[in-house]
Formats: sequence, structure tokens, C-alpha cells
Amino acid sequence: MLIEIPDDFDPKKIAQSGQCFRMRQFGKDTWRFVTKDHVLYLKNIEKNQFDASCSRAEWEETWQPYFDLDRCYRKIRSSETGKHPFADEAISFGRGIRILRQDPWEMLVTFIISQRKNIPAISKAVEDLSAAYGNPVIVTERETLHPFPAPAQMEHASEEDLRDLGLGYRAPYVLDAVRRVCSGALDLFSISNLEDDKLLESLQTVRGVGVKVANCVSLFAYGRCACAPVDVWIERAIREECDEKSPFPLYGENAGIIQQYIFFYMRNRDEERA
DNA sequence: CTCCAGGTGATGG
DNA sequence: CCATCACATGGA
Repeated sequence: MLIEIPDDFDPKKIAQSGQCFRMRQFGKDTWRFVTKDHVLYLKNIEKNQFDASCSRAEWEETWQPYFDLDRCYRKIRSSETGKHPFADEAISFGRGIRILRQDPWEMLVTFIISQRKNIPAISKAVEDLSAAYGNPVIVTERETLHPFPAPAQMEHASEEDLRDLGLGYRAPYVLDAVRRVCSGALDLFSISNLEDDKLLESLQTVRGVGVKVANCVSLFAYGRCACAPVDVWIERAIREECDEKSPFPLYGENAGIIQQYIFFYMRNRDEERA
């Protein structure tokens, strides 16, 4: 099915922006996305035109919100440029990035796992966890893959089971998330109605979830674009490029989006000539 | 061998 | 409140 995306949309940059860990490239111009039990193959036909492997209904119900297509990133780049010189560089460099609206449970577990791991290691851990607990398998024309496991599917996992998957000291953290969500102590749907600060606070009731992980879940799952996660790369940017002063207060409701441009810029700006 | 990776919790001041 | 430190694992 033919899809037009007139706004910013660069799959390669989105894949390299450290927000989704199950995105893969197939051949030169096709990208695979996974959310819940949906898989999408998106082939870039020409500028702004894509062939999507799903129905119109699935596109509108699942993928349009997933790609945050109701938000105009071109307009945001335009309105936020001119406030900070380094952010301006990052915004220009990262044109094409979007903030994906991903599954809250998957983001919670993924970013618990992410601490003190590099991005390839996070990706591997997410795949291993899915292979171990995610059912039923999804069969497409191209491949067979496992969905990210639902909380109930991990309910009887032991700490040792999770350590065997390479989660290390994060294993009890993941188990605490499983226990809280399965018991209803943490309702990932209900908290979507909370204000940003209360949402962050609720997420941090899980062991192993601190300020940074809570901000990642808020931004990448709940679409809270005022939330700007500060990790080692952003700390480095503030220290070395922003004269020790966080630029994010300048951007209010778009701080999280600017954060994502800066994160991508810090990690990729030296790879220009390749 | 050492160092580091999208951090957090515990501890001590 | 802020500064240290331990924490598992794998790759460079």
C-alpha cells in the first residue's frame, strides 16, 4: 500500500537515535518495525513515498500514531531554531528524526535493561527476552519473529532465568516491574492520564527506574515531549558544548525532541564522511 | 589487561 | 542536598 509522508521522516536516523531497538534494515531501502504483535515493512520508493506492508486500517490505527504523524516536526525545527547555537547545529543535522510512540511496557523494561549497556547490547537483550518469553510467534513473508513479551508471559520467570539471558544485576529490577504490573500496583494505562511529574513519579516506584529511565519511558512511550532524558551523552554535550548549562529549559514542551536531536548529533556527527 | 556502555540504589557527609 | 561506590556483562 502506498503511503505519503510529507513531513520529516528518515528511517535510518530514527534507527540510530537510540529510542527503538527492534528496528532493522532489509536490503537498501526497506525497514522493519515491530510494536506489540504488529510488524511493518516500509520500503522507500522515492522522496516522501513509501510502500507499506499493511492495510489502510492498520496504518491508521497502529502505525500513524506509532510514527507520531500528527505532529509536524518540520514546524518544530523551524520554531525552535535560533535559541541556542549548539542545539541549532543538532536540529539541522538530525532533520528526519521523529519521536516514536512505543508500547509503555516494552519501553519500561527496555530502558531498565539499558543502564550501563551500549545500544547493540540493549538490542540483543531485547531480542533474547522476546525469543524467550514472547508468544505467539509472528510469521511474515520475510521472517518469523517473537513479539516483546507481555507482563503475564514473564510472570513465572525467576531471577536466575533472567540472569541467564545476560541481564546481570538488572534481573531483579525487571522482576519487580513484572510483579508490580501483574499485581496492578502499577497500571501503565491509567498513569497515561497523569501530569508529567506524577507520571515520572509513578514510573520511579519500580526498582531500577530512576530519573533517566522514567524520562525515557515518558518520552518514548507516552509522548511526553517536555521530558528530556539526560544520559552520559547529553551530560557530555552540556559539559563540552553548552558551557555547563542545560539548554532544555529553552524548549519547554519540545525539550524531549531537542534532546533527541542532540543525542543523535553527539553520536553521529563525526561519521559524516563515510 | 583496562575501560566503557542511553544508571540506580545505598551509604556517608 | 551532593559525592562516591558497587553492580554483571560483553566488546574494543
